Amino acid sequence: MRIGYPCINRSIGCTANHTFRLAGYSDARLIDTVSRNLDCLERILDWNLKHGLLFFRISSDIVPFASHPVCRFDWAGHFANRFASIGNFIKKNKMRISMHPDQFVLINSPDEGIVRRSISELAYHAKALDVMKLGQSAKIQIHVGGVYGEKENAVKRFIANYTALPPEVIRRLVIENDERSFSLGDCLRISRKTGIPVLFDSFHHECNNNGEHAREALLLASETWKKKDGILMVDYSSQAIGARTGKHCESMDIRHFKAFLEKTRGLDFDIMLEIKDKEKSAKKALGAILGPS
DNA sequence: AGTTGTCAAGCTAGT
DNA sequence: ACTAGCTTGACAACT
Repeated sequence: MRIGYPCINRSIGCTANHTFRLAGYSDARLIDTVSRNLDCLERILDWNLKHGLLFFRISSDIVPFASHPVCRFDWAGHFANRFASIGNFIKKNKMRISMHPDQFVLINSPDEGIVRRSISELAYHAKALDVMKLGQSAKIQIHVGGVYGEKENAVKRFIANYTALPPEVIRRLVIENDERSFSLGDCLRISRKTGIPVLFDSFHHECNNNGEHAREALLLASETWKKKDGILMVDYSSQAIGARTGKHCESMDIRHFKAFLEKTRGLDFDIMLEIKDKEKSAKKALGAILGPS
């Protein structure tokens, strides 16, 4: 089991998700920004290794505007050596990597333009992982998408559009159960028809489920991951107290986390802590796993 | 230097 | 009708 956190480290004073305004786009600006992002990504991964955190989600902003028509620059070629060097570090230290395209990526939209832009964005994510020369266990996670008032048709569109995706995207794409529209059960049905692995989000499952207990749910999701996909990825969080349902907590509720570990004892998976204070909670989680409980 | 409005892209539920 | 929330606020203009 590897422990990780998404995108940002608040301890080391740099971030790997610098961007800029579209209106100010230039190749020079892009090169400068990506260069800074890669510098910081190296520092974050180095910090993570020293702290025993071997799972990390790389920000979608690592190459800003990469899928936008304005960007015709060959960033993958220009930075090939740097990406490969980071990839080597990841592989050498047996780290796990994920990426999570943002909410605008919807391959089941009835709007063809949205689908087209989503595919471009997915292709960019796949290319970033490819140019790092990472294996198929480095994943790109998305939600199934919108319901559009007709859930079954929304699922059918997902399956049809998924099947037509380029192979370099298919080999990395996984779906994640969400907190209101597509439950774990919905994702598993889609997986049976497509073979797509299902990433288990424990918090979303608490909000939206079909009665499966955590252990059972986790086992069902695990079965959708083939050997070449690596072990199951899990997103973990818990409800922010007093906030509306679905809001992630600011800091880890260690009792809730220990209860989750207890329920899933003996199962192997990599766990991503979607908690606002990032590496701080990841270290607490590591303590809970390694230390006496 | 610090503050604040804005930024490529969408959907849903709550108010 | 509007907004918070979503994997993550950061940028840049203005005071």
